[in-house]
Amino acid sequence: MEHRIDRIKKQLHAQSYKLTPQREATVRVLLEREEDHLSAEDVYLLVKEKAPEIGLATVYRTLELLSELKIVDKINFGDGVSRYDLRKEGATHFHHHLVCTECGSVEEIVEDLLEDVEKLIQDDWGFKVKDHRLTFHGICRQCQIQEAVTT
Amino acid sequence: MEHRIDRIKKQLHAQSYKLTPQREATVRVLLEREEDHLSAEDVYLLVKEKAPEIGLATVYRTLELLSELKIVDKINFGDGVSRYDLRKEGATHFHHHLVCTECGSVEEIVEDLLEDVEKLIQDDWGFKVKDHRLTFHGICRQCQIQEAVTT
DNA sequence: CTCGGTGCAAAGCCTTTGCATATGC
DNA sequence: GCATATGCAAAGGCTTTGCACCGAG
Repeated sequence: MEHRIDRIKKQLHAQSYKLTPQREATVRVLLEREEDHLSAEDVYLLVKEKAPEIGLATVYRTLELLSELKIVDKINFGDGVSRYDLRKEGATHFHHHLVCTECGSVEEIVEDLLEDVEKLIQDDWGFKVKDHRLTFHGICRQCQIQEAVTT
Repeated sequence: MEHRIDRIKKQLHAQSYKLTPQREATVRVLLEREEDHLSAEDVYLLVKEKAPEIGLATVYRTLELLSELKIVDKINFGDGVSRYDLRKEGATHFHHHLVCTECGSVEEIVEDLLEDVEKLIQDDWGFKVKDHRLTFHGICRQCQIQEAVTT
């Protein structure tokens, strides 16, 4: 974990930004809750536990900054709230998501899966792909089991 | 076009909703601008041209309704505005988008492309896919040409 | 007459911004 | 000391809601 903080610190310094205590606290929360897809408000509340004096605006500004530096990805599942997701170390692509329409759970898929499709897009549409967002909506394994039991 | 209006009328009636003049005007705008990705405000302004008395709230309510009935898809390209896109007739899947980060243009891809990937998701993750959202971010053909010229 | 639909304005959210203060180099 | 970063509160932008009125069956 310290290693990753260090890396981020360097990334910030490279653009002459500072890793202030508030920013570090925010990054730590993101690291601890890497599997989740926290909203700005979620992050704020969690950071507040360790650094009660932090303001919501700072969290927004920090998340915006991290987003610009491609350290986190800003995603939107259509519920009107932005969520922030730490990029996997060394990942060139954004990972995909499985959103369950029954229980709202979000699963991550790290595998690329889109290599062939991207090649097609480049070749057939002449569109130079830089990044992508792929989300599947459906019913997760758990809810399928539930359904089978209840029915 | 009248044919499609009729179909939508039936879909509404089937759920005991009415195709009021306001709703019809809204649907007509969506049909006329099928290639675009209009925001609620865009739709509102266009509808207002033919039916000046309409209110923005009604447009929102209509779009919400059409969205629930799966007649339109609500999408979000991350700019904080919802956009509304008519489903292609008989389409079971949402189509994909190529968003150019240079000029902001949005191209549509009707081809499925994800059959194999969806099969994998079902088989390997046990997730029953109902729908998907796929957006590529990158540089469109036009902007690539521009770049080549300017450089 | 009844109930869904509409228009308007007000309220609600999430997010951004202005500004004075505090902090790090 | 100076520029950057922060906190707070206010402002902003998009969307939803409350409420009285309207209109079709």
